[in-house]
Amino acid sequence: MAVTIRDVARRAHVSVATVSRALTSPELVRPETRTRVLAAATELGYQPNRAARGLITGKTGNIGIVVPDLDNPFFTGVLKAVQARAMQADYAVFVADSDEDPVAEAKLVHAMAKQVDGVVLCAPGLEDSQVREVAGVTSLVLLNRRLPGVPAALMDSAGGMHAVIDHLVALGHRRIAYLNGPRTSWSNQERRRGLMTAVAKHGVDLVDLGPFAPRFEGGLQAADLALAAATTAIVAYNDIMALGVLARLRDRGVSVPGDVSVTGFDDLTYASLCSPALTTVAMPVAQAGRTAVNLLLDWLDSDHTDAPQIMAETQLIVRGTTTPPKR
Amino acid sequence: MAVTIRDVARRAHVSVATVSRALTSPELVRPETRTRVLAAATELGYQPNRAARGLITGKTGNIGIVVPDLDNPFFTGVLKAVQARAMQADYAVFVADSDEDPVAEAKLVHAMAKQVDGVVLCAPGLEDSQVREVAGVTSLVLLNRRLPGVPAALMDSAGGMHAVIDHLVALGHRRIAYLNGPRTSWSNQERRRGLMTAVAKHGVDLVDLGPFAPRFEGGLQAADLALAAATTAIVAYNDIMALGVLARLRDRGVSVPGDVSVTGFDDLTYASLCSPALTTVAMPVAQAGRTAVNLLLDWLDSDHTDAPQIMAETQLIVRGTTTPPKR
DNA sequence: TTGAAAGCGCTAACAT
DNA sequence: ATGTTAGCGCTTTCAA
Repeated sequence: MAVTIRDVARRAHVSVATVSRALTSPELVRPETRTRVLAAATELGYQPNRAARGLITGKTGNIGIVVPDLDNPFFTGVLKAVQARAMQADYAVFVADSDEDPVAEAKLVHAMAKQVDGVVLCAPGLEDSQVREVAGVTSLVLLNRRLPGVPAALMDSAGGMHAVIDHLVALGHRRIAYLNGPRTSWSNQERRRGLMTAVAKHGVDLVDLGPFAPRFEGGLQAADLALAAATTAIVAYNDIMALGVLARLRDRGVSVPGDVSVTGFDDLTYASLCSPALTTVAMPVAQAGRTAVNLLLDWLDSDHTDAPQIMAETQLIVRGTTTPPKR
Repeated sequence: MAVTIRDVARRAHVSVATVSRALTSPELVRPETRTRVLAAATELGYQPNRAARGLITGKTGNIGIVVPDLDNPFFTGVLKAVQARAMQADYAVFVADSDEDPVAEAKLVHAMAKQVDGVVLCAPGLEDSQVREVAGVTSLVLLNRRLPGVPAALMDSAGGMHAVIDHLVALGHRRIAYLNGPRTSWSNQERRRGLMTAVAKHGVDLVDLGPFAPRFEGGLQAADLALAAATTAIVAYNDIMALGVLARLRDRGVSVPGDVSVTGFDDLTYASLCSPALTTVAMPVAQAGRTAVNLLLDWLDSDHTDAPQIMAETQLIVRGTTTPPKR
């Protein structure tokens, strides 16, 4: 077995209680004693057993994160930031992948509950009521989902989509197609909301297509429909769909941005690597991830009266797939 | 506080020991009693406290995984499989990101050690001796790294690279450039090993360039050098570099695959989405991830006499960037 | 400022 | 087949 607090106590010629105090409440022990204890601890390579500590303090020093898909760079971006911020705060992180299954999401949170102080639930597909239920079993912070009473780290996709339309309109586009992602997803609803506001403001024509699968194939399928609608610009739900659109357009001999402008959403790595490079909206995944952890940590020692929802700004990245329409 | 084993015991009119047995060793308790206990447990929504259990059994029911970069789809692919397989076996998983820092790798494993039954260490940058040291603190399984005495899940990159050369030679290429990744990385060494074997076998000319940064920019830089060397094919260390090569070649008006063939390695999503689609080698990340967990679980109840190293096969994916050379 | 002792939730002897 | 009891490693009263 590993080295325990008792080994340290023996070596430092003090009681286990003193060792414990030296480690967790330094002010309660004489500096001299403290140094002796610390020395003994490092000499033995002592690492407190967090499970044992948690048993008594009721805090585990762990947080959990549940994501819909670990193959999606959007969520791993969040994960990376969550893990980094958590480590900084001396928390370890559990991950779980729900595989886009709402039922699994709830199950996973339940399973984690006993081992963590709280969990970050990313873009859940759960109904509001189920999210509430889950928020009852452990401290919850939502990412990209809004629910009164539950803290949330949000990204302003509506604003990003608004910027996309502003951009296209400024270029002179007057008839624009939007390729919807999954109707029920919060992301699509938000993006659509920003779109609608902007479209109404500018008084331009919107051709609302879909929903399509938020994948390359969805883009392939959508491209032909958008073309048939004779719009000068195509706004895709996300980058992957946009890449599908680009591919199909190329196959049909339609030039981008010559004949039609195309935009994506997310700013995945390869949006900048394809040619022409894709005009898109960058999501502040890292910032949102950090914020989520901060919210969780704050929530843990708050009286739970107000649940903040913090919005991180998106950013329009103008690249090569948008120009003024031909006239 | 949550519901404990005592609450269940009281409700089922038995002792805590019986509850414990009913849950963990059903055969030791009368079926009738067992049902009563189980009923009480579900009614109360009882979930055993794993930390408390671990304190006495010495097993945590957790495993850890340490990766160099959570933004790299290669590692998140592994992670996804690891988490899926672990969950299946009723293990929860801790993740940590070392940010490509060998020192951090070692630290992270140490930090996790107390909370896990073992850890999967992915493609560590650590020296052999340091990996050994780390293997002493907890049960370790290596991914894409070979070290006698330590179980490992490997991917046959050497074989994959060999297949690349076979393919190019079959097309008629006789003078090939290899763009090295980081010299010290196990991956580059393995890929290079396969390359050398194949090159020697076929007796073709190899122009060995680099090392380059395994990024898009590295590819941009490498492209000009490869062109100057007048080879008919360019074999990149990985897909991202290959995409950089493609971009630079296009800028210089060099046609792919017309003027020169290009191959990547890894089969990232966008390798199939760019145009022409990239000929590359698919890494069996999911399989290796599952294998790593299996090895770890086996290792935990083995006598540690033999440490298996299991190799998963890579696969050459022929797409649009390779054709016979111009003559 | 320090030590002795109780106990967190659970399992594993040891009894019965 | 079931109950009693002693810890697992740690923190936290309570006393000294």
